[in-house]
Amino acid sequence: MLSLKKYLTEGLLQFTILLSLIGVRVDVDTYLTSQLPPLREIILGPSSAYTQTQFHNLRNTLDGYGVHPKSIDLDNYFTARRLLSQVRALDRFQVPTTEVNAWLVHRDPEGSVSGSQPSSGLTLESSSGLQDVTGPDNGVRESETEQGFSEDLEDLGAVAPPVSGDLTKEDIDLIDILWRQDIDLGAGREIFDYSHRQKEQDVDKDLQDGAEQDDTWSGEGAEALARNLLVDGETGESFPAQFPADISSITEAVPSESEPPGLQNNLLSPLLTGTDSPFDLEQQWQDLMSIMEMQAMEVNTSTNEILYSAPPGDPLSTNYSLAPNTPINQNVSLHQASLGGCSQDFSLFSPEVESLPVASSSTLLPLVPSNSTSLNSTFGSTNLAGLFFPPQLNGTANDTAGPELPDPLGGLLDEAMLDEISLMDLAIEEGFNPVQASQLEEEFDSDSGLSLDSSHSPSSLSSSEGSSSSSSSSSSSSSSSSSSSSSSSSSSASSSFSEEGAVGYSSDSETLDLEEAEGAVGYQPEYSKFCRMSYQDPSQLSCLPYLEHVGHNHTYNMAPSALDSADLPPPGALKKGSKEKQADFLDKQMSRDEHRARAMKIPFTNDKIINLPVEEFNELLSKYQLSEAQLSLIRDIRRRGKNKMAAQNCRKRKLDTILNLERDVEDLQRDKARLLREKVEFLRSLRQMKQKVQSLYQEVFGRLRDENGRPYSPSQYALQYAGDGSVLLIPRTLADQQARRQERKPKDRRK
DNA sequence: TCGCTTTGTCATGAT
DNA sequence: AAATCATGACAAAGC
Repeated sequence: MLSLKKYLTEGLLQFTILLSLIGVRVDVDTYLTSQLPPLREIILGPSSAYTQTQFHNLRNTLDGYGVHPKSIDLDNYFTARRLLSQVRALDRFQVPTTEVNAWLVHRDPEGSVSGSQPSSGLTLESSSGLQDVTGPDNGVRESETEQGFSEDLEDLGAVAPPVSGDLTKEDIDLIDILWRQDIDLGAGREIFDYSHRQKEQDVDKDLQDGAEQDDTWSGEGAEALARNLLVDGETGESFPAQFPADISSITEAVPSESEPPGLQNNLLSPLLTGTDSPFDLEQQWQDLMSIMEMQAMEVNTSTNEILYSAPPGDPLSTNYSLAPNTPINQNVSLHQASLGGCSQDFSLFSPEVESLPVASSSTLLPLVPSNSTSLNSTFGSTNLAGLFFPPQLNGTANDTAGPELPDPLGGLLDEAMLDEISLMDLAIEEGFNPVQASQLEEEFDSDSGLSLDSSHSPSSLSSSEGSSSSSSSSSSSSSSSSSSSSSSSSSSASSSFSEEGAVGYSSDSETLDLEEAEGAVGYQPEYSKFCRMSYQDPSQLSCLPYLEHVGHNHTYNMAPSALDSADLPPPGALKKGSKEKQADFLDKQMSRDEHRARAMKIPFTNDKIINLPVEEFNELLSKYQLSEAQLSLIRDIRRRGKNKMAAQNCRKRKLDTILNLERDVEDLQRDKARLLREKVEFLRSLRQMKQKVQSLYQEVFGRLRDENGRPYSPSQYALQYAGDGSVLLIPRTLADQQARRQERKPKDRRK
């Protein structure tokens, strides 16, 4: 796999790119087995839904989909895998081997289009034109000569009305500015995105190569070359349009291909372009808007009229009569197509039917129900005619146009889009940036140990113990790191500690011994401030970890020695009067209880009083002959000391709780953003599939011939998916009826 | 001086 | 039951 990938990426890929540069499109994916990931993904990485997990580094992974070594996000990883599998599953119904894409053939030889297509003879068959066509989004607009055609292409993507080929650079810039403004206003329209598409074109071409190749119709692809597609700029619906391209060569090769363009439209989604980045909110928004517009316009009669309106010559009418002499297309297994009144039971691609003519046409094999299950699950028994051949088509054929057929996909998308709109709006309102979300994601993935790291506790413990500046025993080793934060904390921190050795809460025996020897009592209430100061600093949460474990060791107190070293003047400067000053400082530093203890001449430190276990504490008391007042004070000191620590712990817990809640909120926001991205991706995939189904429908329908070898009129017949995966050719009237039924069902359900 | 934050303390209830 | 812990409330201190 690795070798193959390497080969692909370094060999075929380069070759493909090279060919693309000279205008020749090669469908490399076609030569790859389905087991291999789409070339597009190999080259450009997985779809945007997965890129967030940093799968770009595919070469480092076994199968091309691995986990980024530096940001292992299993959740996203598996999510990405799941999504990938889902998307691929959805793709299965698509015809992997065939797709009629011959747009390049139609290109005006003059076409300066990106310098490609040196000659119309590209004939490199179907593959040649695929990419360009497939990428309506791609900005094929560059060439003026091609403009007429490029419009069509772009319209395919429901992108936007074609931009005038006469646009000057200023115009383009202006359009771009206006477009951006619209984007800012929430009116994402690709309409104005001229320059943008130009930029993306190259990339999109490559992407589409990979994406479309699965869909290309092998061999037969040339048929589509003769077709000219127009897509409504807003709806994204493709529609046939006559164009003057010279398709003689194609028609010769495939006589039946001279059919009207209307039947076989290349409906590749503009979204197929793999350039879409999950973080490209703008692009997503554009896609969203395009989908919305497409959905909205699918019901738009006027659009359909335009789409299917035919010139006086009525291509449609001629479409089905153009090839009277053309032999029945053997590729289409419509042996029963002559059944004008065929019921639903009639299945074009039912298993039994498949065994017959279908076998002869490899191009139709992909439609075999084996893959149709997924399609059925999505479309159900859908009247494809309603989907792809709006009633207006009938009008063009001078037939009475029936009521508009509901678009199951449209309905599906409608709901999804509504949700999406709301979600996107919400996301936008909240100013939530997917990029930021991903960043947060990384951050939180890495700082999960916020309150778990207790490694600091020991050091802080020792540091807090060394409260006495003069005492060389315990405080000398106080961490220097704490000095930086503590030195600047408070004025009180600058106070020096006298030899009396006021100590903070500590159970350290060493310190206790020292204190006992010196008769020093009390603790440093100010210590906690230092820790808190840094603790409050979001960027310095290092203090937090051991705060969790404050428990009985009170390590949150910063090392007083650190303060000493930072604030105390050089030893030599304190020679005279230093002791007095230190004594003053000490008095100030001592807590009330310490003062009381000293006043009462308590023979041991407050630290011991507070921190010793009950048994030891009682034992200690028993060693001394203490008065009631002393005992009472000692008990109060112990009580207050413990309560003090408890209060500190309580406050820390509160703060931790708040922080955790804050993190949870951010996590939820991150998940929300991720889900939004996924949804956008699914919608995008859905639109792609819809368009592909549409193209397939048109392809199949266009090949159908009755017993006389004549094509069926789309105004009279329609293809319909049956529940079992088969495809039926039924009269339009019947299809309309069924469409109405289906239209009612969802409504009933909602009720 | 006022407002805010931090900290210590008390009271109370829970463990 | 005593000791300890947790926490709300209050006030003092500091900024």
